[in-house]
Amino acid sequence: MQITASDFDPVFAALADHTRRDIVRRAISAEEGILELASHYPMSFAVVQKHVAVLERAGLITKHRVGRRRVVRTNLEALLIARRLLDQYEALWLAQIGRMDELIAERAGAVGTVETKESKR
Amino acid sequence: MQITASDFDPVFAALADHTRRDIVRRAISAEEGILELASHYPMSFAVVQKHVAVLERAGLITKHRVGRRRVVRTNLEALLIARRLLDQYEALWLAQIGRMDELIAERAGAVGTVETKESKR
DNA sequence: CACCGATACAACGATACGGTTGTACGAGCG
DNA sequence: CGCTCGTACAACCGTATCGTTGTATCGGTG
Repeated sequence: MQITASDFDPVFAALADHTRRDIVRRAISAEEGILELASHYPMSFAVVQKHVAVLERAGLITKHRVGRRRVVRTNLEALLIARRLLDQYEALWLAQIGRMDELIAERAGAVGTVETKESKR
Repeated sequence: MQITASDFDPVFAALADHTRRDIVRRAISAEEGILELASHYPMSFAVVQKHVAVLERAGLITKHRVGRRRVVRTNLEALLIARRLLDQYEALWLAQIGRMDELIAERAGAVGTVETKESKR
């Protein structure tokens, strides 16, 4: 399954806020309603509610009715999708290191032909 | 080196843009100046320059003089720092699953396909 | 049913962001 | 030495975001 590039935007944007990351962390192990969540932060209830909405739009959390509350639960899948992208970058990096090693190995053997076409403008 | 929570903000914020992620990807394997980078995107040079500045502030890339250009190179370390945070979340998740398994084992009877609705406080 | 606990949502202001164009500077090439 | 390539940076516009307060809604509990 291929994830389109633009899907990452809201996920990383959601993670780019300290408070929202903390909500994600809490919602992994706790079962808190929004009012309970808000009690942890020095901001109004409405702001926390908005942060939760951002996280929900990004797919990082889901809300579920429990009694009269709506408990917030983080969705690991979205976190893994983000991590997979970072893994891809790391793989690219390692592949690049591999290519560099090859180049060095080639030079060690044959000093003659230089294949690196560097455009010197 | 201690990483404070607020250090993640610029990293994730920088990764929250499609173009910037692509610059990161390119700068892993290529050695391009900003003008060359800009040629890949349907926006003005100045915007790409700003994107590069955002990435540089986040520590995701570095610039190095090569000839009259400044080539952009991605800094794997920053990517790994971001990934480590996601790993921590996953670890928390797994720990939580473990705790839930314990609970289910104690109850020994409920079918696990549905979410365990509990507590009405 | 009435009330209240918990959440949703709208309006508003300050600030940041993604994009534009235009100008200025520094350093190599000819 | 001068030109121009590559980059930096400022001013500006529209829109999104983070924060506020106030009001509406929905569902349980008494």
